[in-house]
Amino acid sequence: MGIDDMCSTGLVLSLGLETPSKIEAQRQAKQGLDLEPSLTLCLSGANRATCDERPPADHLYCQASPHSHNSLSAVSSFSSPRVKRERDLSSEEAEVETTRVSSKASDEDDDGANARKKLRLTKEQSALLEESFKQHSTLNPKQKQALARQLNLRPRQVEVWFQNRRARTKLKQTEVDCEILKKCCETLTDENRRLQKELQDLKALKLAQPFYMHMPAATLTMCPSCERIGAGPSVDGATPTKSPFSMGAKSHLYSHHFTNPSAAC
DNA sequence: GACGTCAATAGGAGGT
DNA sequence: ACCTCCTATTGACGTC
Repeated sequence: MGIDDMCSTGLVLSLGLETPSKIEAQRQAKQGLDLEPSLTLCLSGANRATCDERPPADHLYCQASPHSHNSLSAVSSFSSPRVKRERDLSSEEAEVETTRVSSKASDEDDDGANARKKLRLTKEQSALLEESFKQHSTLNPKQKQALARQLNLRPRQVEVWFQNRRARTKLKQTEVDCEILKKCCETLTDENRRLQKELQDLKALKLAQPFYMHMPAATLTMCPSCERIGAGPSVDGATPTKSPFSMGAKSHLYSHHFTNPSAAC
């Protein structure tokens, strides 16, 4: 029984994981609320290990490392001509200077100013950013500036860190939701399989015993001890019909109705 | 060398 | 027009 079969039963898989609109998500984020991420069931990446909380084990580079400089030089060389980026750079120039360690500027720029080197945040910087993220998943400009000063980073770097952090959080939550949905799907599949089997049994029973199955359900009774079926009490109070047959299969569908043993017992 | 991580970029959407 | 945010992607770097 596959997914198609499930679909044909009209079953609907719903966990009630409402996806907030983008605007709503942003609003919630601004309010510092935990927001439900949009739920995208993508099995291809479902098993990707989550690394969100993993503390970087390789903080070998501090802000004063040569890589820091290279990252910054890359920013200027890779920046688009967009107004915003230019504004960012111009307004952050002072902080660029504070972050930049230019001792190796010349020798590494020689072979290509476009080379983008990777900046590694220090443990202290990461810890402070994490702490701040716990309080607010988004930052207003003042908070961003203050945090950047505190971390000796450019505001743009703080902003990027928060963006990436939100993305990782969302990815992690999506993976969790995916696992929940998979479990739910398995449960529903099992339930559907069981119900299909029960339906088949009932159909087989109907073919074998058309007499009983054609009678209104309310008129049938089955003795809970011997499982013999008999018609319910007649309207005129006559003795219920004794049955020569017995139910071949127990079904919980009937179990609620046979409270009275048949007269056959 | 494949792979994972993550800082950074690009581009689009929506709000003001 | 400009801003912030999201998403996809890139590229450097570390690890196995």
